Amino acid sequence: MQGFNVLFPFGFHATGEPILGVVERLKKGDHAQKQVLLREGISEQDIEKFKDPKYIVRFWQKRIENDANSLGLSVDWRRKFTTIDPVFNKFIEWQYNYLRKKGYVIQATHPVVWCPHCNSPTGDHDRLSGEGESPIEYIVIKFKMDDFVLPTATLRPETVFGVTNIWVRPDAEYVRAEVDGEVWVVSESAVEKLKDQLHSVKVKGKLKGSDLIGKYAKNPVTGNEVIVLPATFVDLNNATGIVMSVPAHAPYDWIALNDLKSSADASFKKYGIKIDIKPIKLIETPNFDGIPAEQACLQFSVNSQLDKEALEKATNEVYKKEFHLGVLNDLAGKYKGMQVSKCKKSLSSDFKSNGFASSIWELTGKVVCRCTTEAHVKILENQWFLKFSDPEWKNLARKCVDNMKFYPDDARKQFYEIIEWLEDKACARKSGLGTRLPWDNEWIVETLSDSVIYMAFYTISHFLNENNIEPHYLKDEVFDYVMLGMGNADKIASKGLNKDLLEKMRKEFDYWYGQDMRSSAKELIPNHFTFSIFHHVAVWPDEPKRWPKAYTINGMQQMNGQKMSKSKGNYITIKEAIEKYSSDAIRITLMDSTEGMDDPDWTEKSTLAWRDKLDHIFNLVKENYNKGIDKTTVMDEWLYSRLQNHISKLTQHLESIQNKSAVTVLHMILNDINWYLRRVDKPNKKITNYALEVLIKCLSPFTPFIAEEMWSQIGKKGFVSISEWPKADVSNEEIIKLEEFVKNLCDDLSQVIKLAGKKNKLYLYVASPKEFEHFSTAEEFLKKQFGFHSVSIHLSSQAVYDPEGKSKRAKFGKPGIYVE
RNA sequence: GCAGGAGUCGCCUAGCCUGGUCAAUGGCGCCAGCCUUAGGAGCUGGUUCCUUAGUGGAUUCGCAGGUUCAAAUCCUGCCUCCUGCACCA
Repeated sequence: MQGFNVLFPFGFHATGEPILGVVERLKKGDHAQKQVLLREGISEQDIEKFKDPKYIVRFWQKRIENDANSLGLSVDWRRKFTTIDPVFNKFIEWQYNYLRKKGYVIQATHPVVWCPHCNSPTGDHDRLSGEGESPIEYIVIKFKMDDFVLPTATLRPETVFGVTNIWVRPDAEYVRAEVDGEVWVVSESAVEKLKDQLHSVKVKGKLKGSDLIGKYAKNPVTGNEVIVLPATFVDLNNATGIVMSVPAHAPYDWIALNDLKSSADASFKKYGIKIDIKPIKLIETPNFDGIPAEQACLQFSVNSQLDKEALEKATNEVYKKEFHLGVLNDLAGKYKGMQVSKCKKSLSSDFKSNGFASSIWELTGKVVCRCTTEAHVKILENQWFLKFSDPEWKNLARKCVDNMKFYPDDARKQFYEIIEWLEDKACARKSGLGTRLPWDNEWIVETLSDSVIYMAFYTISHFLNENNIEPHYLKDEVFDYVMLGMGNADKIASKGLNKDLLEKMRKEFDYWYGQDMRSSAKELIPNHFTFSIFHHVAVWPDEPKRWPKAYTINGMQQMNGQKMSKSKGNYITIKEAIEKYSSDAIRITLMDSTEGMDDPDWTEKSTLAWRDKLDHIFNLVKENYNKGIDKTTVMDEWLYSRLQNHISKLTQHLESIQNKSAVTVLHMILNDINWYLRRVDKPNKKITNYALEVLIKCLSPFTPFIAEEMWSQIGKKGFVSISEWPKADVSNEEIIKLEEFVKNLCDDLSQVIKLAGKKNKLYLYVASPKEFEHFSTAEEFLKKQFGFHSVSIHLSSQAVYDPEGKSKRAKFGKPGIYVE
């Protein structure tokens, strides 16, 4: 309507596991899955066809297309495609070959939460329990004994300088195993973990924890010999099942030692060892003047190692304080004087490179896979990653954000933040639908990674569709040419893709790309939205005009104050909603619900109210168009002026995606037209028609169907949706002001009448000739409105009849009022 | 826990960046009146409290403080809610 060519395409993302999941569940005869399809109106017979993933894609594609059309979206369907179309796969292959050439796709080794039964990573949503738990690295300090190593696992390697002893579970069975060429003693459960974490592990034999007690092991860092002691708190399922004891800084160790000293552990007596161990303090923290672990145990009333809850709290307290505020003391050798938070990393890697330490990955909490198997951490080798950690790449992404517009702009901060913390991201999986990595066929490009520059594909997809281009003609050089302007069309042209078509595609791409606006929900900010920025700047680093220009970000649609969810049943399909309320009513209700990133709430009540209101507008147009007379009054100019202001506001709101504010302006247009019709004796035909036409045009983006109907009813040719958008003209602010006075007068009058009762005569005393002139135009209106027999207006300075001296109250904009 | 956002007069929302013109925008709902002697339609007014011939005043913008002549708007702390936290779409 503003004269721009607009490309509004629509495609279908089918990549990933969900579709295959449906197929698999149907094949297994899953009842719930069948019910979902039945509720969608699919017949029992047709459900059979859903065992073919391609059919599922086609089915929903059709359904969604129909929905989009019913909603009145003006989509260019010639360009549609799905992400499992072979031609699209060629595009993704090009994208990834290209990114790899640039060094943005790398191979790396990475810990993941792993289900040994399913033989695959266990994502958050794939878990029976343990949502949010993630891999964490324990440093394994290798304490040496005569013929084997005691690998103690710790999250606080810096405390190795204060180790006084080692803990094992006396009642437990441990195994002796050859790990990376050394003999380790570890818990049985550690064996599988180590195997999955790139260690070579060969089990040699077993031994009881009690066999180790009383023996000495050498601290590889300090060279001190420390004794092995029994403790019940040691968790065999955690890490190696062997723990180093730092009683000064670990409440668990401190209390366990205490338990032993007080001989609370009766079973210990049989070893006949004398405990003469003093905590060794190696971290100085302002909060703790004595032994930190002891202080924390007192503070949280820890009485024995059985007080798990209190111990957790105490441990947390010490860990946090010491991590942030603690400084290592003289005992820490070269790390003396360093803050714990600062030296932790370098200290760990030093220990590893010196051969003092290794590591084992654990989960931050128990995770159970949907298949009911307990998961552990596996280090996956040679996975393909997008190198989002690359500082140059991050810089380009920041530059893109600098130049973008965000609606609302609050989101911008978040984008910078995400770019900051984003690390390398796995971009391929071994299962699901999608595009195979061209250089490594086992891997399929993961779903968030094939949906980031696909918008560029829209610029040429209709050519591919219309000409039935076979995928094998879409070599990388073709996309290099079309998307990047590289190479020579003569040379690239082939039997299946001639030069003419190549040039057309390049031209079309060049004309349309980059995208002016992308719109989606706020939960996509940390992934899709940001990834899309990264990919654009990577593919077109020297062409900022191809980068995303604006993002519109909305909240999550709520329904009647609640999140829509299938399980709760509080959802409605687009099809159902349109049938029940009409497309227009739904559209304008959604536009009216909220703007910005808050969650908009859709209610049936407001939809019905809007439906009635649209009916009313329809009648208003029908009853008033072409009905006025030719005589003009000052009110014509008033209405014209008001409309100019509304047009300019409405346009501004729409341009900055403030839809709710825009709807508010619609209300105002409507109110003003109503006021005008009431205020004037006979409406002027020209201005009334103009106002109604403006109303229809302004309504058109919100409610296209009824707008087109009204447009045709008033005898216009063609579509209102492609008619010219009204342009705001100059407005007469003085008249607007003066008429505002009349409205205020009406308010005052109704007050006065309420208090004084109904009267027959009205006297007004106005302060200026301008007002006198304008109020005079309202005489008939005031009579009609309030039932006065006579209305007389005087300049306050020339009041001829003024029994209560009301003329003195006259102010500019506020006449003195006397009724009798 | 970390990061970002939000809490406004029955409900939903505007305003907050750039303090005063804010008892605070618009809609919905509700109440009264009008019209129509069919209306769930439409129109007009009201919708924190007190007071009043159109006025004046009191108390309000999550809670508690602070800055200022002046705060919904700025600052501090707290509470509550939303979103995301990665191999998942």
